[in-house]
Amino acid sequence: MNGPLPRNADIADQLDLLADLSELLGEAGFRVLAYRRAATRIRDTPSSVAQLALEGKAKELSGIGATIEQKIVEVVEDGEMHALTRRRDQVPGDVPLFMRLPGLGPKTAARIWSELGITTLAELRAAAEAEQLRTLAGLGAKTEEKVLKALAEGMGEREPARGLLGAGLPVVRQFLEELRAHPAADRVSEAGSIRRRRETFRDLDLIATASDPAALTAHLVRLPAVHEVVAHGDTKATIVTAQGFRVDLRVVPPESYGSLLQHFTGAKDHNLALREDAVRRGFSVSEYGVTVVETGEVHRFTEEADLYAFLGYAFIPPELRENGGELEAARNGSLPTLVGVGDLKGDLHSHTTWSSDGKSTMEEMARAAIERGYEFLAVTDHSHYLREGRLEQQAAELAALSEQVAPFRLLHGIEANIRVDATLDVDDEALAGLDWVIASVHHAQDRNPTERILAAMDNPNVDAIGHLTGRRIGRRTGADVDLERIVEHAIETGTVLEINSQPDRLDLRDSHARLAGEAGARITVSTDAHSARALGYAELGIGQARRAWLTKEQILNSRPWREIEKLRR
DNA sequence: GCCGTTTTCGGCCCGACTGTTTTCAGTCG
Repeated sequence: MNGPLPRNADIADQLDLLADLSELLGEAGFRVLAYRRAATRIRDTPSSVAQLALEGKAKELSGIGATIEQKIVEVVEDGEMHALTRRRDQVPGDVPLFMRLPGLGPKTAARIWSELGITTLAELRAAAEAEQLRTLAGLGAKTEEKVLKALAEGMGEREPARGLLGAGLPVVRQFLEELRAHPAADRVSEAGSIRRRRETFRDLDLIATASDPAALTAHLVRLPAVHEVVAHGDTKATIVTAQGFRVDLRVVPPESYGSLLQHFTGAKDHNLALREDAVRRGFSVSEYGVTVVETGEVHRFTEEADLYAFLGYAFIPPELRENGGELEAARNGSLPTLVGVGDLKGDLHSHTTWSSDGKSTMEEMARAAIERGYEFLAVTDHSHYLREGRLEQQAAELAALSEQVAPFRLLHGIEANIRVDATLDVDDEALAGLDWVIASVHHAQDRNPTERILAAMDNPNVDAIGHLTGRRIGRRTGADVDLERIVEHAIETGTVLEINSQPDRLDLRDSHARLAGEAGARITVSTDAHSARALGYAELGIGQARRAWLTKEQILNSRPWREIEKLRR
């Protein structure tokens, strides 16, 4: 076997497909569940699972045993899992896609295939139009209608799109404000993946209690931001906004608010693990309360914290609820105190109009940073725009402005480019005179990214590596870097790794940042702001940092500049 | 398939909704 190892995402995709195919073939449900759990675990693992499997250490990941480890080795050595190859031969191409359509699960999809001989999405559409699906017992006109509607919208052919956290959060806040303003509203909260600050979302979940639930759902569907009402009942409503975001509101009884908020915040795997653990200890947990199995006694919780406490856990911040070890830590008292957006003392990555894509002047950026309560701001324009004396001109402007804004500290920095040959596009002499130097890969990110980044770290003038993988969420996967070597070298050289807070970057991603933090690397939460307003993206980066279990002490720019200066290499 | 403060065997979350049904299986979150 030559060439690069398969990516974790590729292995996870194969296991998910194996799960789908196994389900269609009617295999044991718990094996299917195991494949899916393993796929999730592999996606969330920061280091190369292929490498771990070759070393016989993938088994140490929970949810992965000897059998699945062997399947991963097969992917490395033979390019595909044998179990997957066999099932691919048995199930015609489009049949797994049937399951993406609403109302069609594995059982129904399998019957459409085996009893009607339908194997493509085109045939499925034709059969629905010809009213042939209803010849199957249990299927009727409604099902045909839903299938046709979904096919017309392109479901089945592509994965449903996910929105960016940075786009969804302001929308959620707007709805929260408008719902809270209604007289019937009591408590209103965000829930779901947006509350966990996951980088993308499928829909925006809201939970509320109300003196008059029906009045609150009626209020929601009449708000100006509502483009389409999908469902509207007395306690539940679903709407779609003009930008295409789906918003779900559930109004719940106040005595179970804590349980329900916990349930609808998820993640699914967190709730599953919580409930399995509860079953082992004689409790049955549902969204309405906790039942003591032996006595049948039901405990209800108005507060989430009380629910966790009853089950013997410290309160688990939503960002940690991904079944990534948080339950164990909450039981033995080792949960970290997570960094908060208020802990930041400044921003170490920003752009001004000195970069042609910068929207705000240096002064506007400085004023915005002061407005946020910051003590410092590093101006780190792109090296490309600072040639032929412009770096010196910028230094002069910065010095003059610094006097006006003192004691606020304006730092002169740069974002240098790591070239394909691993050299930087700014000479060392110029770099040495600056307060803060970021080195970033901007071009040809797939050509030796790891070696280029390691080489940049060897330059003593480099303080930090910007947006490590160069990914653009939903558009570009990002470089397949050797994270462990990079983190190790960052620690050896004292180079800082950045969590870039741009909504479509969030790079380091959560799992990468967690590994970096556990290893002891220094991390910044920086915005890479190209406008004064974009300094507010810090909350997205903080969300990512919290998902990575990071504390204030681990985030370099939670310290005053004089301390950071001393820690500089 | 995985996993273990009762277990290396025998478990594996819980409830609501939907469509098609005379009592529920399948789907969904």
